[in-house]
Amino acid sequence: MTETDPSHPSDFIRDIIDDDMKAGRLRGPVATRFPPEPNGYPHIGHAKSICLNFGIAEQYGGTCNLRMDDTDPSGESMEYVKSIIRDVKWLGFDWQDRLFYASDYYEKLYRYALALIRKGKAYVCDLSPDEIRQYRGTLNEPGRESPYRNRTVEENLDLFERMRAGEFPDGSRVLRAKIDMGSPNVTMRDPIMYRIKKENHYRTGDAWCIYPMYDFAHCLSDYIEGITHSICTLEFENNRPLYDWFLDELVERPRPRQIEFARLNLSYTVMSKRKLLELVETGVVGGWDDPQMPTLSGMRRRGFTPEAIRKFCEKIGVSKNDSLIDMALLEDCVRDDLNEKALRVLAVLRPLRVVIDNYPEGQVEMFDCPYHPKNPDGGSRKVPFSRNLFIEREDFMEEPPKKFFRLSPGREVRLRYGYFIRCVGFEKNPATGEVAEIHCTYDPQTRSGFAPDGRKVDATIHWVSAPHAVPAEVRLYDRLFRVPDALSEPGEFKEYLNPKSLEVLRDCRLEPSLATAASEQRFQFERLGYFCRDAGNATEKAIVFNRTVTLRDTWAKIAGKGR
RNA sequence: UGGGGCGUCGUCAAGCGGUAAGACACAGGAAUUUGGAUCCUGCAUUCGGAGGUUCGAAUCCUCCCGCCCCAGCCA
Repeated sequence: MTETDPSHPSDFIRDIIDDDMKAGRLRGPVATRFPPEPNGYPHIGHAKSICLNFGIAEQYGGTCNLRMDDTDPSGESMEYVKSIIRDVKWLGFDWQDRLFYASDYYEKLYRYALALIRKGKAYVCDLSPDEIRQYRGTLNEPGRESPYRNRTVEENLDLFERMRAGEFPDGSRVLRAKIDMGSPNVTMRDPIMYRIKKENHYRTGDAWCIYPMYDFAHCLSDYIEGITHSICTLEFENNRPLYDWFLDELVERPRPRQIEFARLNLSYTVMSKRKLLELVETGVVGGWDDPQMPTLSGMRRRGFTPEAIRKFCEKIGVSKNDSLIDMALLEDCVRDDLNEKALRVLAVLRPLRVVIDNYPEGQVEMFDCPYHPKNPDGGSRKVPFSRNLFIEREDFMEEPPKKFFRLSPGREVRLRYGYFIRCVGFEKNPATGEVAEIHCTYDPQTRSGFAPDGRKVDATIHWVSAPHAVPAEVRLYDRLFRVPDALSEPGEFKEYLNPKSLEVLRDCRLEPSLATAASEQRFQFERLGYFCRDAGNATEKAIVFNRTVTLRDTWAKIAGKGR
C-alpha cells in the first residue's frame, strides 16, 4: 500500500476524479454539490454526503454548492430549508455565496423542455397515470408506445405551453421524453419530464403549475451550476443513462458526471425520511430535533460534536457495498472527541445522603479541582465540601459482591479531589427498606488525596456538598430502536421501539459550577458518562442535562457476568 | 425469470498479479485520585463457491450462488 495522507482519504470516487483530471476532461476546478430536497431535517446519512461532497471540493481546491432540490412542492418548506442551512453550517462547511434552488431554474428548465420538443424528442402525453403505468410494461415485458407519442412538434409546443398556462387539470397530461419503450431499463421508457400540480410552492407560490421531475431537473441543474462530479446514492444508478441522455440532447461538453456511492445505514436506527416523519407526526418523539432522533439537530441537542460526526464520516469510508454500520462506531467517535473536550465535573444522578460524623457542623472548605486532570492547562474551579454530602446511590452496597470496590460498611474510599472516608454505619427507611443515609468518618490527614501512612484505597468516588449542590433534571437517552435490522413496512418499525429509550431523573444534584453551564460545553460527570445542557429546552424551568453517550463500564460487564 | 449494481474478519474497509493494512467490536493483561482515558497482547493460512490461466491469483478468465436497486405524474 502506498502512503496516503489521512486527511485526504482515497476512494473509488477520487480515483474517477483523478482519471478525469489526467485525461483532461475537466475544464476548470472540481465542482460538487450537496442537493437535499427540503422535505425533512437532515440526518446522519446526509452528513456522509455532505462530508463527501465538501471534502472532495476542499481536497481538489474546488467548490461545493448547497442546492435545494425543490422540484416537488408537496412536503417541501422553508422550515426544512432553514434546518438544512443550519445543520450544514454546524457541521463546519461553507458554501460561501453558492446557495442555490432548483426552483430558481424553473424558467431555464422550461426552455430546455421546449428545445427538446422542437428536436422531436419530447411529447405531451394524455394517458392517465394508470394507463401510463400499464403502457410502461413490467420488468420482464417491454412497454408499449403511447398513442400520443407521434404528435407534431407544433401540437406538442402548443399543448405544453397550455399546460404551463394552467388550462388542464392535475394528472391530465404530462410531458415525456421520447426515448425507448422497449428498453430493458425501465427508467428509459419515455420518462416523464413534467407533471401538472396546481399546488402552492413554498418559494414560487402559484407562479407555476407544472413542475419538472427529478431526472430532468437534476442533470440540468448540475450543468447550469458547472458541476463536474455529481455524487449521489446507489439507487440512482439506473437513472444515470437518463442523466446522460438529457445532457447529450441538450448541452455542450464538458458535462457533469454522475457517480454513485452506498448510502449510510446505521444499526439500531432508521434513516428514511418517511419513517422519521412518522415518528414526528405520531408524537413518538418530541420533534425532528428530539435527542433520540438520528437527525443532526437531534444529535446536536444530545451533545454530539460536529467534529465527532465528521470523524465518523471519514472512518466509515466510501464504497458501493450495501452496508450497515455499527452504532458503536459512531459512539466511539463521539467519546473519542469528548474525551479531550469534556470538562470533568462532579455530579450525582441518584443521590444518597452521607453525613461525615467527625466533620465540624457548619464548616465549609473550598477544594480547587482541575477541569481536566490530565491537562494542566485545562483550568480549575472551586468546589465546596461540607459535613453533608450526596454520593451516587450505586456507589454504596450494604453487602458488596466480590468485585465491588466502592463504599460498604467498614470500607474506606477516597472522595474525588478530597478526603478518605470510611463508612461507619447506615440507616434504612423503615417503610421501603431502602438505605436512606450513611454515616462516615473522614481522615483529616488525607486532604491531599493520599494517606501519610501510605495505605491505599480501592476506589475513588464522586460527591457533591448537599447544601451547595444545584438540583437538576437529567435525561438518559438510549437507542430509540432495539434491533439493527432494516425495518420496512409502514408502522411495522414501531414494535421495535425501545420503551426505555428515555429515562428522566428528576432528583439529580450537580456541583455549583454547573448552574451556569453553556449548552455548547460538554461535561463528563466522571464515571457517569458525557452530558450537555439541553439548548432545545429553553422553556424548561429546571436545568436539564442530556446524556450524550455512556462511558465504557467495566463494572457493569463484571456484574453482568456474575448473574 | 429483463436490466443495473455489490460480494475481503462479528461490523465497516484497504488491496488493482508477488504471497491479507487499519478502525470499531470482542478477549486477556499492565498502570491509574473516574471500574473512564491510556498502554501492551490476541483476533481472516484466507478473500461468496467451483473450475481455469500463471512460477505465483483476493486481484485475470469461465460458470455458479447470494444480496441490493428499478415497473411514483417521489427524490
